Amino acid sequence: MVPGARPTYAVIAKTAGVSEATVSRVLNGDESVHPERARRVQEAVEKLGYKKNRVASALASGRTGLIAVVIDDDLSVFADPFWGTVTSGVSRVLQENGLHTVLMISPVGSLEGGVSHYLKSGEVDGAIFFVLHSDALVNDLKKRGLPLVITGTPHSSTDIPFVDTDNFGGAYTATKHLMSQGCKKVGIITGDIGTTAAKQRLDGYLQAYRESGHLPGKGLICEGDYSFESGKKHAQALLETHPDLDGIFASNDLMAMGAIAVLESAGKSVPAHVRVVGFDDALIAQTSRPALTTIRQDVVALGEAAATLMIAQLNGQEIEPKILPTELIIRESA
Amino acid sequence: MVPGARPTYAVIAKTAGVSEATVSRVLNGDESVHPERARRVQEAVEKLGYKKNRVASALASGRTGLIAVVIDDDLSVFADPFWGTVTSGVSRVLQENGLHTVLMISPVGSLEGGVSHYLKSGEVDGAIFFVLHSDALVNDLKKRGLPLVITGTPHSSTDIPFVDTDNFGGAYTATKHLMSQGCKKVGIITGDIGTTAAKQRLDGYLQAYRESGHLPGKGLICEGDYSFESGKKHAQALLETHPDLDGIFASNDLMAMGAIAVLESAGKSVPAHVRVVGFDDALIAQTSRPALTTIRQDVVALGEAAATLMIAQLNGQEIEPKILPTELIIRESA
DNA sequence: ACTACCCGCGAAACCGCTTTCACGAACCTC
DNA sequence: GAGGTTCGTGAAAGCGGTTTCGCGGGTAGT
Repeated sequence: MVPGARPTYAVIAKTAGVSEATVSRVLNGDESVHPERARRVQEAVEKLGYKKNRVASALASGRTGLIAVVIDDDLSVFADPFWGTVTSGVSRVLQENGLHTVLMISPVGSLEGGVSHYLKSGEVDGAIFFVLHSDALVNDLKKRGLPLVITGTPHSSTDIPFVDTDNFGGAYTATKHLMSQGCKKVGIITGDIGTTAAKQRLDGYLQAYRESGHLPGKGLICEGDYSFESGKKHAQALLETHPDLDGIFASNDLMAMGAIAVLESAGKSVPAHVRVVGFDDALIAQTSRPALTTIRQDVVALGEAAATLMIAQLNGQEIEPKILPTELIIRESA
Repeated sequence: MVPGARPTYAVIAKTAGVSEATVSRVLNGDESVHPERARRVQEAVEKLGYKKNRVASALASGRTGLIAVVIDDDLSVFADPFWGTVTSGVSRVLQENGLHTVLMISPVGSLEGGVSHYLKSGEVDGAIFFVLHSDALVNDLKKRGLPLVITGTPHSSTDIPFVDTDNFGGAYTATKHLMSQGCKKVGIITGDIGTTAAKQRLDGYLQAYRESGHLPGKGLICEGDYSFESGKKHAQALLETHPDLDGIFASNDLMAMGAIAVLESAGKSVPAHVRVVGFDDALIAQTSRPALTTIRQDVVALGEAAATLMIAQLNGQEIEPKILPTELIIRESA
């Protein structure tokens, strides 16, 4: 045997004085092997520093030990620490379970190309989707029996398991908080309304408004796109149409900061004249001046939950969608 | 044949009327096959929608088509969009070359565990390292012949190819800029000095100082750790020891923002009293008030360069380290 | 016309692990 | 004690490609 070469079952089997089949059984936790022989195999493994060749194992068993993390959007990853953070949560949990994370970043709309092929070709054991712009591919994959988890709420109602933050509840709490601070006229700057999260946050805002006995006047609802610039733009518009505006709920922290920038340069002090609440509790929420009151979502936990759901699914367990709670973080802006 | 099952070489070979060996040759671009038969194979592939099974291919050829991206630090990914952005650059380039990205996030110090095993076991064709805290593992892997690329400059001098931003040049430019604006007493808040990038940025600062004919007084050099809090802490210290301080170069934007927060609450206006320059041109540099003057590094390009170096290496090409240029972005803070 | 090559191609071994199947021994059951 | 189980085990057949090896025929050289 060449010195550098890694040992195979053949060597382990010979050293332990058993057959390769038995080695396989021991290494895969088959209980039916006699303890004594199992011990001998373990010893041989130790002694030779054996490590299973996952590729060969994958070919024979059909399980690759690889889970794809599919991001249907390059931009979000570039601009936003959010998905990186989710991914690290996913990766940690998968790694603890002997699985590996294959990253697939696919520009919007090009999902049908190589990525789709790869997923369909059985070279991953499952796929976790981030930022889904359409349910078409996942429904197709679902039909083919690939274990799937969606991060965020799907557009249509499918029976594909998903994990999400309680967007509705968070937005509701944020709006209620503003009102409890005395705000009478609260505007909202929504996220990209093509995403379900943005819709849910809008719904939470509306619900809080309804419960207050009023309805948000027309023009209080602005459709942003999660960017700093859109926060600025819509805050400007709100100021012009509603001089008596005294609260803004922005669907993420970045837009909240854009809004604050505009407010302050228009001579409106935050929170004295206008109170502002964001969403996410991103890093910038803490470093902003005034520090941003916001709705915290536990992003790492989101990733961990997605991975956990995937693992449960691989184990054939029953699973159901998981909605993670949010928390109101009160700082200076409201 | 079961309807859902994917075709194999056997089917392609039969349909095209050639042997499996020929199918393999055609699919791997072997020129020696007669054009006519090659065409027949191509047609069969088209007709049957054949997709090569990468696992089987990997087992037989020893090439998995997988490149590991190893992050020797969970925290950086959690807190900082930087690595997510680099990763997306890596991933894009790899994907274009038919390779896939396997993410391995490993808490500092635990690199010797599962991750190390995985890398040594030949289940990836190469590895790209981010945030290296020690050169031990990479040197070991290098010896075993695994193609490697390091993002950032290694600690010791190895012949492992790396890509990095021009930290020295960027810091030099930043400091020069402050001086050209009339700053006489410029402090620096460095990053974690255990990282080579932080050291190089300090060197750039020192070089600029030397060229000005002065030397930075003792106490002007503060060792931070890239966090917002450390920016605050060291700015505070600088103010106390040097009331006549008129410039700060912070080794990243986050610390620069911490410094600005402290300066302004101490009644020092930025840039009127103290000018501040950061490093990175992160998102927060644009949204900060005053907007941050900083050194931009092209983070996506860094990832792309790393992947490109990896691919060149896999192709057996000669490669050498690549240093990416930086750019001074002048905004309001200096 | 005869040996020497070269070229295109198929047969078959091989990559290293998983899993089915069947066999012998031990254990029951009536 | 015959027939039926159960249990642990090894032989061997895959999994789906890649690659070596050698064959047959065509070309070239003399």
